[in-house]
Amino acid sequence: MDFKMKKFRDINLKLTPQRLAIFEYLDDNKSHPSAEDIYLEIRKKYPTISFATVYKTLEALKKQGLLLELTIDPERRRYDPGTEHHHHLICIDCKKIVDIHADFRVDVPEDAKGSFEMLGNHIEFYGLCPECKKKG
Amino acid sequence: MDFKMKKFRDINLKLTPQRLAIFEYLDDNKSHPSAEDIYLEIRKKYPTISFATVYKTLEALKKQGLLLELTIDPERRRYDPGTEHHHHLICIDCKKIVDIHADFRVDVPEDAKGSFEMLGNHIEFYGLCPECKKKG
DNA sequence: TATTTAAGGATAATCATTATGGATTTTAAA
DNA sequence: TTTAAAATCCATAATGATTATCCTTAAATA
Repeated sequence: MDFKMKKFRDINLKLTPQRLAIFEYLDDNKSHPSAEDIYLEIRKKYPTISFATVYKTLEALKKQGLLLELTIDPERRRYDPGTEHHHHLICIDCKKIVDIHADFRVDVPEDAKGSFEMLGNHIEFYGLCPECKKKG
Repeated sequence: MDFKMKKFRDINLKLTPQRLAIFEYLDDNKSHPSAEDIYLEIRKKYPTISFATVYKTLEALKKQGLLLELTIDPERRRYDPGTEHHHHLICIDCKKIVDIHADFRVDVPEDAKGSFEMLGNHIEFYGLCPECKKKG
């Protein structure tokens, strides 16, 4: 976290208590929270924080490449502080998201990609988590 | 298309001109249109059609498995009448989406998936399309 | 500590999507 | 055909997530 604080300063972002709280909450967070999840959590400590602050902080983190915005839950955006390349498994029922750290060979055949310049990939796995499977 | 019309009847959906127009537009459509794209197109022929009708028709098609709802463009939902399993390549600039029909082995290691019941997967490739690459 | 400059917070605006409800059209049956 | 029942249409309002605005306040730095 110290490491990240430094990065903040380096990039001309002011360090405020609200940002630090968001930062701490996200650090090592594997729950892929939505903006609302973050807002509700931080509000416990800073009851006057507004959604605007949350969104603006997320935007800043994204710009620095410290945060990934996931487009996997159709209902809302999810945020992932994970930094190395990985994939996701989502429960189609409760929408829980789990990281998948594994290396897959997924090279698009030349004829399929045309003259696209390929930059990256992301695999979404769909399934039922143990809890939801139990419920039926 | 006849084939799909039959399906419509089979499933107790009334055939209306608006629905037929949406249907025709989607048939063999590889452009992954948004609801607005569809609305704007159909409006040329049926100037009074409303967004509600578009969304309800899309919903009906989804329920029958004739249409896939893509959560790949963070700004809006895209629709894909493609029926067999395939993946997508999206231009990070213009958001164009291209189908990738290829078979990838992407089996999640046992330890990574826990006791999830795996149901499917979808690979998103990111890149720059030829047009956007040219523009820089 | 003073000055500059960005951030915070309240709130309004926007945009995609969903819900509502009365008028209209389709379907199916007489 | 004619008609009754049911589903659809469309206009519009409601919702919910995200973004923009604007004024006040706080952080950085000399």
